[in-house]
Amino acid sequence: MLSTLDARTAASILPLPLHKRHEPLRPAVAPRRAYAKDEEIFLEGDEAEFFYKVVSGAVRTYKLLSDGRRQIDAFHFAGEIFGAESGGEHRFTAEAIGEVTLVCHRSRSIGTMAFDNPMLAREVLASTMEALARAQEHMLLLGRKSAVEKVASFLLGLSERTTSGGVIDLPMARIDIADHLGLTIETVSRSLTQLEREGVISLPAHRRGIVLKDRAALRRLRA
Amino acid sequence: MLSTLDARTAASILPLPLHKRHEPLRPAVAPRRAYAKDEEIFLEGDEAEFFYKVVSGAVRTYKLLSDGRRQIDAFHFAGEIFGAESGGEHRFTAEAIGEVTLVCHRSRSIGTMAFDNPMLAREVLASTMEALARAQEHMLLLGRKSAVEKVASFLLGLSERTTSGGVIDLPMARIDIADHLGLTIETVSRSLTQLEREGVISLPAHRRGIVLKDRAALRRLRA
DNA sequence: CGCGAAATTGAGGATACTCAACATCCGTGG
DNA sequence: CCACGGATGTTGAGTATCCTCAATTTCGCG
Repeated sequence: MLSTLDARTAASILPLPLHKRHEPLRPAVAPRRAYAKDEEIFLEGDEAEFFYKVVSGAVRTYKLLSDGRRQIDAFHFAGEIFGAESGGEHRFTAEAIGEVTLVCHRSRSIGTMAFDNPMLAREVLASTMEALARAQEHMLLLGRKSAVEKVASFLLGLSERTTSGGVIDLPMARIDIADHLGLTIETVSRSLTQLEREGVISLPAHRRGIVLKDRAALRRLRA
Repeated sequence: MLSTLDARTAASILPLPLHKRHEPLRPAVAPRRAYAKDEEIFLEGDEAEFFYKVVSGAVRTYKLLSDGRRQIDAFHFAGEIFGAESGGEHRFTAEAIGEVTLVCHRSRSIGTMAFDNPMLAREVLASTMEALARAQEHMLLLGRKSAVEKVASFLLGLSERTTSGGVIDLPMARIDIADHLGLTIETVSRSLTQLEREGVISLPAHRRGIVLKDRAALRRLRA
C-alpha cells in the first residue's frame, strides 16, 4: 500500500514517456528485516551495501563530531527511503528509534536500476530530491530560527507528515529532538513548557504525546 | 572541459551497463546566459522552467523567513549544477554573486531525460546526491559548531573546492558568509580576526583574499 | 511501592547578537 | 593626484539567548 503510493508519487513527479509505461516490473522480492529499539542499522563510513525503505516504526540518521556532539539530520517514517548513497559508503549513521521494520535494497543496483527497475529508480531519485528539499528547509531552521520557532516548526512538520489529527505521538526522546534542532534537551523542554503556558499545545502526563491546540498560533510562531 | 570531467564523475558513480555505453549523445546545444552582479536568476516559488550549470563565476541560493532573516544553503561554482527540482517550482532563490555565465537546461526534461540523455540524467542525479551530502554536512555545522569552527570549516571547504593552493579569493561578501554559516557579519569578522591572531590565516589588505597559513591547525579547529 | 531513566525546573554563565563607532576600500570627480 | 562619499569591514560595549550544571519531579516498570 505504502509502496504503491510512493511509486505513484514518484511517477507523477517524473512522468514516464508513454512507450516505457508498460514494461514488466520484476517482482519486488526485496528482503525485510526487523530492528530492535536503538539498534544500529548502519554506521557512518560503512560500505553502502543496501539502502532502505521504512515499513513501520521510525529511524534517525545522524552525524557526530569527534568530541561527541551529534546532529540528527532527519527522522524517517513509514514509506520513506534512506541510505541511498552516490559514493561507496554511508555518510551518516542510522539507528532504529523504536521497533522498526525495513525493506532492504542492494545499492550497487542504483546505477543499473534505471534500466532494470525504472520505477524504483524514479522512487530513489524522487526521495533524494525530497530529502534535499527537507534538508534545505532544515538549514533555514538551524541557521536562523530561535528555540521556540524551531520547536514550533518541528511539531508542525511532524503533524503534517504523520497526518495525526492534532495529536502527535512522539516516537523519539527529547535528546533526539534536541540533536535534530541544534538545541539542548533543557531548551527543548523549556520551549515546550512555554508553548503550553501560551495555550498553543498541551502536554499529557506521559511525555510522548503532544496535542496541538492552536495550529494557527503555531504557524505564526514558526516564523 | 569541466563538463567532461563531471560527466566522467557521474559515470563512475553510476556505472552504465555495457550495452548502453555507446549510445550516441545528442549534441549539447543548451543555451548560455550571462548574469550581472547580484542579478536574480530565479526566485523561490518561480516555476522551475530551467535548471542550471555554472560555467564561470559563483551563485548563491537562499531562503528567507517572512521577517527577512536569510539562510544561504549553498554557493555554486564552475561545473556545478543547481536549480533542479522534483516539483513544479523552485524552492529557493538564486542570485549571481559576481559576473556569472550559466548553461540552462529545460527542467521539464528531467523526467524523460533518463531516456533521451542518460548522461545528463546521471549528472543531475549525481549532483543532487552531492548537494544532499553537502547539506547534511552543513546541518552538522549549523546545528553543532561554534563560530570559529564554522568559519574554519568554511575556509577549508572553499579551498578544497576551488583548489587554490592555500590562497582563497572570496567571491562573496561577509554578509553572504554570515548568512551561510548562521552567524552575523560581526561574528564572522571577529572569528577571522581571531584566526589571524592565532597565525592560522592571514588577511591581506583588500578584504576578499585569505591566505591559509596553517591548514593542519584549521583542520583541528574545524572540529 | 520503589527504583532508574527521562523530563522538567532553576540559577548562573558563556557565546554570539545588537547597536554603535570607527576604519578601510574603491570608484568618482574635482 | 588627491579629496570625497558610500559601501564594506572591523572593533568595542552591553545584552539576550541559549548552554551548563545541579536539583527535583515524573514516568515506566518491576
